[in-house]
Amino acid sequence: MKKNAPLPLPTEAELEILNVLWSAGPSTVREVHAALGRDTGYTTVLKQMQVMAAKGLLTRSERFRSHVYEARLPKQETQQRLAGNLLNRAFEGSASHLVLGALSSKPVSAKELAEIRRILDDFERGSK
Amino acid sequence: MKKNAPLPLPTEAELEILNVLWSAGPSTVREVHAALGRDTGYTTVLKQMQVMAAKGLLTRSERFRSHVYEARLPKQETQQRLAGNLLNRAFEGSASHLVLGALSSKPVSAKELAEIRRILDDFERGSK
DNA sequence: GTTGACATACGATAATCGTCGTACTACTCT
DNA sequence: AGAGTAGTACGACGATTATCGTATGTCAAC
Repeated sequence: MKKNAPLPLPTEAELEILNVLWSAGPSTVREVHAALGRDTGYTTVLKQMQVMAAKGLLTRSERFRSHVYEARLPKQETQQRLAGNLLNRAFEGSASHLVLGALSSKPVSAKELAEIRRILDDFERGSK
Repeated sequence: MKKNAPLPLPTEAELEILNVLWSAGPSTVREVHAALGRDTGYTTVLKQMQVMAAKGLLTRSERFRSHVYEARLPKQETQQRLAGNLLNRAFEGSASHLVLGALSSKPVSAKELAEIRRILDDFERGSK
């Protein structure tokens, strides 16, 4: 069952589930279903999480009478993969273009801008 | 036929086609098919471009015996929409996290970092 | 031990995506 | 006129996504 395929990137709906798990930690389907405001049925979320576990996006463990799911990759790593993917697909690998796109897409606070500068400092120092 | 739905974001394969059109300008299917190194059939690309035209991603005009397609939205605007989408879906709207993800996803040259600083300067000046 | 309540498992569906094969149309050359 | 040649149109298929309905299992308590 487990093709040794590279972990796929999460889809839209899968990402919502991951966000819940990253913020709440290991959870049952019921908990995730409740946390998503989404008005989709319980079994829908169950099925999605089963599929995600099959894909390797989630790990599953028994507890009590139910299963507890957990994100397989940490949030940051997944974000990195998603950003890198978009970078290649839509920005020809140019980080500066991506940054321009992101900043143009909506107003960004001065605090955010300062934070970005701090990140740049870190990278310049680190890459030296 | 033309639901007044908001323009959808391009999929992976659609983005490849858009990239060709952005760089080469209005083109025929044959030209796009040639420009994509991809070893998919001619009719595959044709069909994709027909679908994209139906979605509103491309515009089409007759010329000679064939059709000439053109990207409906400029590259920058599409990039902005894609970046904004990822920002919301995966980074809770935090531009700085997206930047961190992008920079971590692969090595970035000093020139790129400087370029990003320049962009930040522009935004700070502009938003003041 | 039968009845809920709650959990998972198992299909089934409709939509979308990427991919073609095949059919049709029209111009061009002999 | 007939045969290529180059183009589009149409419909199909397999895979994946998002969504459920229904079946099945199990514990808990009357």
